[in-house]
Amino acid sequence: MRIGRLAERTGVSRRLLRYYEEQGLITSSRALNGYREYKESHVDVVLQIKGLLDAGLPTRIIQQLLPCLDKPQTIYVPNVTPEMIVTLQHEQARLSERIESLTRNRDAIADYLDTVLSVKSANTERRATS
Amino acid sequence: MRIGRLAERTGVSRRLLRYYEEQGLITSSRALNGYREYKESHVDVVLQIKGLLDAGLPTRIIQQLLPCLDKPQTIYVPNVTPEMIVTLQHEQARLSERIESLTRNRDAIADYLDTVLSVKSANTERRATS
DNA sequence: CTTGACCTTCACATCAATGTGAGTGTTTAA
DNA sequence: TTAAACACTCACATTGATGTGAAGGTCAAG
Repeated sequence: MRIGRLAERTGVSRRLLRYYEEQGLITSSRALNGYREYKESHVDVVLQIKGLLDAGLPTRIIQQLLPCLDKPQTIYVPNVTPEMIVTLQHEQARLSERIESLTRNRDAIADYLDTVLSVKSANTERRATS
Repeated sequence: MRIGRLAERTGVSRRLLRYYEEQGLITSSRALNGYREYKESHVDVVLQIKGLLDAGLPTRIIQQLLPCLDKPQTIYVPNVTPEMIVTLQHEQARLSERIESLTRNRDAIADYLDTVLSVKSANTERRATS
């Protein structure tokens, strides 16, 4: 698969795919003519990257994360440094905080919408029965 | 309260507080000498802004959100346009997506850490009993 | 009255994530 | 065989969230 197709299937621009590669998030093999060649599995990886970026993680963290999130997970974990574990634990905590904050705010919006919409429908009913 | 104190109490730099004001996220009154003056309630607002920004929302969305998230909520909702409602519903959906993505990834990290740590402890035990 | 700790504005710097376009080569299909 | 569509690299532009520093005003304490 070439870059255009991958872009099409992931909704990530060619430019960004090259950027991700530059940032070490994905790799590609090259055809004889120099064109990037991707495998089917790249689709999922790119979607995952997209999700993480969209969730607000910077590329340098994603870069550390990716090898760990890769399924199928090798049970035999070779080169995991203690610093890496600390980093992951730290990032896990940050994710939890983020999730909490987002959830709080989403719920607040939900409450607000509930209120607004119920008032609106009450008005509609009042108009209908007047 | 002046800007330095607010910065200190929220963990948000003076520079950013001014930036938030410039972006219309907060307001301040001015003392005779031109210094910004904040009320106690600004602490919570700033923390909320910080949370939303940290969650990846851009200031222009936060600006729309803030009046709605404001507690105590006026039950009497005056100037809420249909577009506003649509924006909020849209943003609510985006928040949910984000939350989902973050949760998925956090759990993946958790799984990974579990695996790694259990292998590590198994090794430790093995060493201890050999 | 001076020094230090505040505050002001203004402006330039940076970093990450993107867009855009130029200049050039390659593949595909009419 | 030529045009359209795609690829390549390189490079400059932009936007958003920040940092940093300059040049200057205010104020409290020694």
